[in-house]
Amino acid sequence: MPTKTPTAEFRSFTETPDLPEPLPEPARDELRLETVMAALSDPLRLHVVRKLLLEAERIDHPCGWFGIDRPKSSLTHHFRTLRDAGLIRQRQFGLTRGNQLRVDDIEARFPGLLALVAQWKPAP
Amino acid sequence: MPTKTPTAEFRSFTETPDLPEPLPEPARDELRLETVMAALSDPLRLHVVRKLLLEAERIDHPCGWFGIDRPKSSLTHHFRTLRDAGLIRQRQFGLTRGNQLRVDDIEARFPGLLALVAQWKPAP
DNA sequence: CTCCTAGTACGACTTGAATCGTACTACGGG
DNA sequence: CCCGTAGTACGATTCAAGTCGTACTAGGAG
Repeated sequence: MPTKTPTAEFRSFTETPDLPEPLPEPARDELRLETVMAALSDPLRLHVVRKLLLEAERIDHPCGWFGIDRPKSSLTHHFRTLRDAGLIRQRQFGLTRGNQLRVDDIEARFPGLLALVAQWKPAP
Repeated sequence: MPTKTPTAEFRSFTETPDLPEPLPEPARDELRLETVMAALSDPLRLHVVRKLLLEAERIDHPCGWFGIDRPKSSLTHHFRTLRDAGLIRQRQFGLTRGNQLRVDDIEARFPGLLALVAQWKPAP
């Protein structure tokens, strides 16, 4: 019997209902500083991580929530880069894909890194 | 009358004698997080910054000091990338070029970043 | 003056990243 | 059952980065 997928689009992941499995991602101890740095060297991805950090309220958010004016295929690329680097976790909620920041893993491996992202401002 | 260049190869920059001017570099308030992240996304440069941070003892060091087995033209490229990002300061001491980490500037703009570099280990 | 040395300049090559259009897929509503 | 919607897959293009060889330059030693 297949897993029953939750229907709520903005389900809090603190409630831990029958959540779908995250898409493939590196484990906490596989995170590499150089890879994380590379992922954060792009303003678009910096914006995504910062928004998740400051406004996500521990809720999964789909790609559209970030308000980025780019083709969908470009967004797919950037979100995949973030997931491959281990910065975000992605879960398939029915049609939409929920994104959350891996705050605990990042803070455990790279303490203080997220504080730098929080104080970042995009170039003028 | 041209500036008299110091002769000592490993001159401490705390002594502040008649030091040559640093090569062109971004000012402290021009440092950009995305540029710094990009500079630190390469293992070779991470090694350089980490070595300057942990072993430099506030002394300028020439490129050869880092023990990197690469062609000279490759090293020129990487050290220039670090200088353009604002991570290192380079001064011409006669023939050799002294490299120092811009600890104060980095710590002022990105507090905690150097601690992440200090705990970094190269991939196995 | 001549040689040695630390580094640059330039150019070529290769690889990977970013960007995007188009076609496609799968869930859920009516 | 059909459609709208959120996103992927694939492929083309463009551009920057890393890598390196070779030639060159400038300071200091003898």
